[in-house]
Amino acid sequence: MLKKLSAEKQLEILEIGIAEFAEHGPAKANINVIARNSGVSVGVLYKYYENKDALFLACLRHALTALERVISEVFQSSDKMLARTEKLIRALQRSAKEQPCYHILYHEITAGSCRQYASVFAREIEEISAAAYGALITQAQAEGTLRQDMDPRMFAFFFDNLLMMLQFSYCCDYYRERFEIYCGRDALSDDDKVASELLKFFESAFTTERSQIQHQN
Amino acid sequence: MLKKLSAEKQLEILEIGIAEFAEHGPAKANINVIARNSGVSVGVLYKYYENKDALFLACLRHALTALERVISEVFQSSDKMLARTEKLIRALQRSAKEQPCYHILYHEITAGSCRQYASVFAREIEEISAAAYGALITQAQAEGTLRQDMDPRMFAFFFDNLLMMLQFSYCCDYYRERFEIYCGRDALSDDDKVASELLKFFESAFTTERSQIQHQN
Amino acid sequence: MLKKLSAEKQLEILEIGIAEFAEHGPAKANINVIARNSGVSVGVLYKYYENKDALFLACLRHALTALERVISEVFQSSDKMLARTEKLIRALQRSAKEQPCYHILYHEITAGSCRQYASVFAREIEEISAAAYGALITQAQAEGTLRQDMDPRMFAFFFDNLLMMLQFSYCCDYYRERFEIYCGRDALSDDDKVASELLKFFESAFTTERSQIQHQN
Amino acid sequence: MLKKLSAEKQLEILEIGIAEFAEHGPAKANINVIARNSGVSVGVLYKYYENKDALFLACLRHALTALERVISEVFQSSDKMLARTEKLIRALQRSAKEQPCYHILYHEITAGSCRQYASVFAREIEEISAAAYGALITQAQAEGTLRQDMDPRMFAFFFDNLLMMLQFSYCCDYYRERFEIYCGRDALSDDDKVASELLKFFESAFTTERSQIQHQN
DNA sequence: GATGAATGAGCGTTCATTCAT
DNA sequence: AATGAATGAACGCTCATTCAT
Repeated sequence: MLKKLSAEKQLEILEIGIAEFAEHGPAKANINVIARNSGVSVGVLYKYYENKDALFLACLRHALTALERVISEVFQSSDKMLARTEKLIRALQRSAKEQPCYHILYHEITAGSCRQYASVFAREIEEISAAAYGALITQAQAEGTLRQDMDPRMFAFFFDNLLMMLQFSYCCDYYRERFEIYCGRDALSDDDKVASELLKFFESAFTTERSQIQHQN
Repeated sequence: MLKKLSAEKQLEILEIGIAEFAEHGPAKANINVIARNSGVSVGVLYKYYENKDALFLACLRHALTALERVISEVFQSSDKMLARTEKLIRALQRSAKEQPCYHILYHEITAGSCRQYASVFAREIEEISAAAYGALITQAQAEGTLRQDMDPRMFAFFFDNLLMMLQFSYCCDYYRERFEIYCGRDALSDDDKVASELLKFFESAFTTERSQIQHQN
Repeated sequence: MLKKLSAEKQLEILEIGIAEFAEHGPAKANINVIARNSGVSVGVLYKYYENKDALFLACLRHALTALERVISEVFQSSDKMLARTEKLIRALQRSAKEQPCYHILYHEITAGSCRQYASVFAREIEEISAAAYGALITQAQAEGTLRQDMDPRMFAFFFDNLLMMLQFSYCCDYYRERFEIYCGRDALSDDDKVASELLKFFESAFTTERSQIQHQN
Repeated sequence: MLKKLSAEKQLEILEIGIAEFAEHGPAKANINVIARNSGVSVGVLYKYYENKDALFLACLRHALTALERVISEVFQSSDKMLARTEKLIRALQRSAKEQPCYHILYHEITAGSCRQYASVFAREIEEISAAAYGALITQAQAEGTLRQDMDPRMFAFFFDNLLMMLQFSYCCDYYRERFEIYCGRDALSDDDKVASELLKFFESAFTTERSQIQHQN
C-alpha cells in the first residue's frame, strides 16, 4: 500500500504519530493534529493507513521494532549472564532517555485502551524475549553460573519485569515520578548508580543458591 | 461535594465507575453509561462530581484506598522480612483476582491518558509505600537480616517493581497474556508456585551479600 | 425508542426530513441541515434515529403511510370499477399537489441510491396495491364489467403503471417537465381534462374485448 | 472539450462511467473509481470533463443517444400503429436487458439528485419522442386507425408512460421487484407474454371508440 | 500532455455537559 | 433536589478536485 510518499515523510508521520499517541493515548490522540504536525493532509494519512487504529498500530510496530533492535544488539554478544545483563540495563537506560516515546508507546499497549490488541501484541512481542531470556537462563543454569533451584521461566519473568519497570521509570510520567520518590531526585540522572544497584539485585538472585547451600552447612 | 446521596448509592456509583473506567480506559469510558448502570441520572453525577475527570479521580481514590488497606493489613504484623513479603505476595494475588478492576484502575494512572495526574498521584500513592518499604528495609539491614551493600531505597524500588508487575499480571489483559507466555498457561492459577518462586527470587537478594563475601574469600 | 419528544416535534422532524430527502436525494441530504431546519440539535436526531439511513427510512415510512391512506380511502367505497378509478385519479392528483414531497420520496426509492432497500420496500409497498388491484380486476372480470381476455395481474400492473406515472408527473421535476412537453403547459393545472383523458384510456382497455369480438364478426 | 484521447478510450470512460453512475447513483458514484476502472488517471478525466457533474452528463448523453437509436430504428419502418408498437415493445425489452445501465441512467435523471438538470434534459429527450408519438397518433387518427375522441398529446403521454415503466421494470431494482410482485416471478423472462398483454392493453385504447359507439347503439 | 499523490472542505456521528421541568 | 432530554463542539473519515512532476 505504501508507494510514493518519500521514505522520510513516512518516517516523519510515524515519529509524529508516536509522539501524539504517546502523549495522549490512542483514544485521545487526534488524527488531524498528527497530519498538521507532520506537514501532510489528513487525506495522506488515510491513503497510507486505513484508519486511526491502523495508524496507531503502524506507530506501535515502528516503535517496537526499534526497541527490539536495542535488545537484539545486546544479545549478539557472547558475554556471560551478568555482563550481558549490565549491557541490557545500560541499553534500556540509554534508549528510554533518547526515545522516550517509543517506550511510552510500548507501555501504552498494556493499558485498557488497547485491550483489544492485548493478546495479539503480547504474543508478538513477549514471545520473542520470553524465549530469548528462557534460553539464556536455561543455558546459564547448565553452565552452573546460575542457581539451579528456580524455575527458569519464572526467573526470566521476574527478570524481565524488572527491566520493563526500569525502562518505564525513565519515560512514563507516573513511573518517573515514582522512581524519584523511591530513589531520590538524582536517580533519573545517575544511571551508573541505578545500573549497579539493579545489577547487584540480579547478581544475588543469579548466584545465591550455591552460597545458601554453603551457608546452610 | 454535596452530601445527600445515600452512602450506598455513592458507593455503587464508584463501583460502577471503576468497572467502566477499568474496562474502557478513562478516555473511552462513558459517563452516561455509568449513570445508567448506577441507576442514577447524569444530573446527579454532575451534582457530585464536577466533570468526568473528577468522577474518574474519585473512582481512582476509592480503588486505591481499598488497595492500600490490603497492603497496610500486611504491615500490621510484626513478621520478619521474608514472612511479611510472602504475606504481601499472597495478599496481592488474592486482591488482584477478587477485585481486578481496582488494580486495573491503578495501572491506568500510569498510562498516557492520565498524564496530567501523574505527579499528583504518584506522590499520593507511592510516597506511602516507598516510606513503608524503605523503613522496613533499613530496619532489616540494621538487624542484619538483609544484605548491607545495597541502597535501601533502590532495593525498595526493585522490590515494589516486582510486586506491581505481579499484581498487574493477574488482571491487566496484556500483562496476563505475557504472564502466561513467560510462565505457562497454569501460572495464573498456581498461586503457590508463583508465590514461592518470587519469594526465592527475593530471598536471595535479601541475603546474598554475606555469602558472596564468603564466596569471594 | 421514541419517548419524550413532543408528537409535533417528531412530526416536524419527519416533515423537514421528507423535504430535505426529497429535494436532494438520500445521499446528498444533510443531517445537520435537517436538524437546523427542524429547530433541534443533531443530538436529538441521533437519539431518535440510529443514523442517517434510519431517519431516511422513517421519513419514507411516514410518507408512504400517508399515501396508503389516500389510496385506501378510495378503496373503502363500493363503487364500480370506472367510478373507483376516477376517484383514484382525482385523489392522486390532489395528493400529489398538496404533498408533493411525499410522492417524490416514494419515487426516490426507485432510484439507484436506494438500491439496497429496493426489494424490501417493493414487497412492503407494492404487494398491498398489487393484491388490491388484482382482486378488484378479477372481480370486475367475474361481473363482466371488464374484458376477459387479459391476464388480470398484468392488467393491474399496467393500470398501476399509469397511476404511478401520473402522480410523479405532478411533483417530480423531470416528470413534470415531461408532462408539460407532452400535454402542454396547462396540463398541470387542468386536472379535469387529464382525469377524463386518462379515464377514457382506461375505459377502453376495460371494455374492449366484447366489442372487438363483435367487431371481428 | 479537447480531442486527444483515442476514441476507444473516450468510449470506455463513458461505458465505465455509465456503469458506476447507474450502480451507485450520481451522488455516490466515485470519480476515482471510474478513472481506475477505465485505466486512465483522474487528471485525464478532469481534462476532458470539467467536474463530476460534466462527466455524469456526458455519460447520460451517451446512454440516451443509444436509447434514441433504438427507438428511431423502429420509427424508420412504415408499419401500422399496432405493428410499430409491438416492435417498440420488443426493442425496449431487448435493450433493457442488453444494456440495463443505459436505462437505469435514464431513470436516474428523474430522481431528486438530478433535479438541477430536470428541465434541460426533459426538453432534450422528451421533446423528440413527444413529437414523434404525437405525429404518429395524429396521423393514425387521420387514417381512422385510432380512436378520434382522445387528445392525441395526452394519448401519446399515456402511451409513453407505459413504455417507460416497461423499460424500467426490466432493469431498475425496485421496478423489477415490483414487476415480479404484480406479474409473477416468470414475467421477467416471458417477454412474449408481456409484449402481447401490453399490446392488448394498447390495442383496446387505440380502437375502442368506434366499437363503443357500436356498443352504445 | 499525462499522472496520481496530495489536498482539505464537508459531513456523519459521539458524548460530555447543561438546564428546563 | 433529581431528572434525562437536549445541546453542539469536536473528531474520524471521504472523495471531488488540484497541481507538481
